[in-house]
Amino acid sequence: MSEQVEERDGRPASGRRRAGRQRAAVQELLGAGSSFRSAQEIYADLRERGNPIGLATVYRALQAMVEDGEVDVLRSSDDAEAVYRRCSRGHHHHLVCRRCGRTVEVEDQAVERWAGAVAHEHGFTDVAHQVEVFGTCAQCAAPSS
Amino acid sequence: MSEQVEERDGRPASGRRRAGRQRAAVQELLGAGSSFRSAQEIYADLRERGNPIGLATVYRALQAMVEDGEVDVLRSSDDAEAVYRRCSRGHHHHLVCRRCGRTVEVEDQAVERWAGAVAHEHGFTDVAHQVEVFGTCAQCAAPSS
DNA sequence: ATTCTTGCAAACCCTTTGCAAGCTA
DNA sequence: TAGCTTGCAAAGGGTTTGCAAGAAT
Repeated sequence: MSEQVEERDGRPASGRRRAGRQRAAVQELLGAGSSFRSAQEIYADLRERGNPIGLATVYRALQAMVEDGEVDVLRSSDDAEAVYRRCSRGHHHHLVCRRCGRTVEVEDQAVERWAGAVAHEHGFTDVAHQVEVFGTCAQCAAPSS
Repeated sequence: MSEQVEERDGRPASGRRRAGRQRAAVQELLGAGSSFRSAQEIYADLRERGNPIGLATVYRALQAMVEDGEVDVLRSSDDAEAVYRRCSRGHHHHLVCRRCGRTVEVEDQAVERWAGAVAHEHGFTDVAHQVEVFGTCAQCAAPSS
């Protein structure tokens, strides 16, 4: 369980994998909204829309997309399932509405510096960090929805 | 993890639940180090030390401790199992060594302000955030030793 | 035809729960 | 004895994998 990360071959961003109609469906569905979606939800969603996809395919598509950096994975602490969201490449953080799930990508050097400073202060190097900000968006906070 | 701490104690930390020798064992083991431990690891650890605890008991103990706010749970994105760590109450973040797992609790108003500002900027209210900083600690980074 | 993708179902893993037995007060 | 804790085994739920069938090149 405490094993170190296995080295995996660098994967050419895209063009290596044949697109596949079903994977495309997953991509499209994720691209549609900007909020979280669990694999199970995506599976159900696609089926309802008349696209009889297999659950395994959904997982495989998501897995591939994560590897390619197309989507982010997040595991809530209280929920058993992982949620995925479309996501631009590069380093950034998210501001998500805890009510409707809408997500805003945030990019700010301030946090980066902060993380670096804190780490350095304690003698840590090779710093990385993970930040998620939650809140209630203006729309959801509106008294009369 | 998020800062929306369930205020107020109200919980006679030790008057409600009868301690139980096994739960005590889990508490002690978690208290020993300041790094992550998965339930499975704790289970294996205790057994190796000659304490034939049951897996279910480990989970129940951890569950109770989480409820009492004695420990934090964290689910890594790439790992299937949740990890637990002893943790002081109140809002703070962690700086953890990706090599040895050592954890330093960090408390800094800067991030809090940053999170608030970013959220406000986008019309979000009732803000909470979750931050984890990873790095390699000085000891682990040392060339020889 | 070859290679990659898809689906189904079984396999896996972590976690939770039912229930009988063991302690503690 | 009453009430809580512990263990084992079985159940649950999400995710992954084996393998045969279906597309695309």
